[in-house]
Amino acid sequence: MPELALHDTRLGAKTPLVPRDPSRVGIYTCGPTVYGRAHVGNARHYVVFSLLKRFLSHQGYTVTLVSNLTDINDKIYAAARAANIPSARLAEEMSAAYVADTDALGLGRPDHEPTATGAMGEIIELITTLIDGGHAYVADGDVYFSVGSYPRYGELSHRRLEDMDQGEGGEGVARKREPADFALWKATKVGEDTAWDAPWGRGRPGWHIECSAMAESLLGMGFEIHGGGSDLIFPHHENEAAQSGAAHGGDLARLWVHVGMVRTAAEKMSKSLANTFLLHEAVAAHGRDALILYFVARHYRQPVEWSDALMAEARENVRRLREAGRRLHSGPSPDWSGPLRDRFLAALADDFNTPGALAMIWEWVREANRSDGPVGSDDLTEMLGLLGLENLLVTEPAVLPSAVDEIVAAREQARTQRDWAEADRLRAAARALGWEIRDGADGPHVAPLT
RNA sequence: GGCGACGUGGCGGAGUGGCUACGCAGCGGCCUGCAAAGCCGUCUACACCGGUUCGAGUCCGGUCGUCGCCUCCA
Repeated sequence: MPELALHDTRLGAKTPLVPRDPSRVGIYTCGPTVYGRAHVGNARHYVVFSLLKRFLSHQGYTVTLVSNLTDINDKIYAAARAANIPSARLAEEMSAAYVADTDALGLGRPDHEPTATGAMGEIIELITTLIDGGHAYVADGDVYFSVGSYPRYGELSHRRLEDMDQGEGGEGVARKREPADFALWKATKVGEDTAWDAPWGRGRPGWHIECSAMAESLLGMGFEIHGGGSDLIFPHHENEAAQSGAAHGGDLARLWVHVGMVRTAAEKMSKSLANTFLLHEAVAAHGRDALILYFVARHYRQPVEWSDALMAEARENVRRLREAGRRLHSGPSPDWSGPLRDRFLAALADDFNTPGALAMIWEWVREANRSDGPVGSDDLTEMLGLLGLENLLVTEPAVLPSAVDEIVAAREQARTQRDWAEADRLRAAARALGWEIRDGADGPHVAPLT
């Protein structure tokens, strides 16, 4: 398998991917809590890991991508109460909406999309293991993870317990032995309409334990890549790593990969800040092509600003790629393409540098555009496919409405008579119908306006 | 306060100790009846101050600024 490195949060450095089984890669990423529609920030995470899977598959790995949905959570209870519906129903509706919204990105689905409710047996089993091992304790029906029992706590997020603001508020403080201890299980409370039976009492799992349980059961300990948004590094991923590490020894995952935040007005986009731009709105406003290009045009770890100006630029780039696609024919690409393809793949292998890879596509397009005859599109199709944009080259044969056909014919008539005013008028008429007439040496070409 | 990351040309955005990133926008040109598309050329950069080096956006130290996390959050 080719060399491939990703930036690992724990080591703070680019780190080679060394799978347990040389031919297989397991990826677990933390998906959304389903109490509202997915926003653009959720979409970035989805796009990055979907495309990472594509690239790894392209490199010959058999990839299993797991992306969970958190369907038990305080926010869900609160939102359901506000909507006056059962929390389970809200979670189901929002899960379906999430699937529909991300389906619109056309990048396929993860191999598994587990939920907390679907993993209750594994969760209870893991908590039991932690209690038995002395890493967790029961307190009034709650179960807490004992951070002090796990010396490696803080290793992932590079923080020491004594450095942290310990705060004082928050539920469960009175029952915790140490302020940094966190809930594995929460005893059921009034206002919560779902609960499960467990050896230590009826209740529901804490946030972090579900991911440990699902990742372990679907991918096993020490799987290759654990991902998520950079806002999950602490406490979520730190706690996951601690739970699994304490229960079984060793590491939950080899590489921890974190995606930068989408921001608006230099502030993180998030549901709790109420500054979100919803994914389905973004797709409707700009198209999935522009949205994906917008994401791959920046490195996944960098924060990115969400703005109309940047989306307009992305749309222009989409237009340029489509335009280039019209000049190509399917078939092997010329000799000059090989080195560009190599550099494209090398960029992706180097910490999944999609903007570096995209630069190779632009060079490819320029080279193709300056070529005399039609150029074979195979390599470009392959490269765009790795960025989720292969559809840009699928130019459905333009079927001209007869009205446009007539306009073109009439305009040629006018042009032969050098009636430029009439010719311009007819071109404007075609444009009004959504078609652009471009005069070439070999006669007029008609292209749909994008 | 602690931890992590970042500061590149009008905008977006990669990268490497010495050689044009790339894209958008602008400007000039080619092509065109005029356009459009495309191509060619062009403008301009590496926050600030020191240090290492033959040579530093690229390494080291400091200053200033920005963001994320430390509480639910992709």
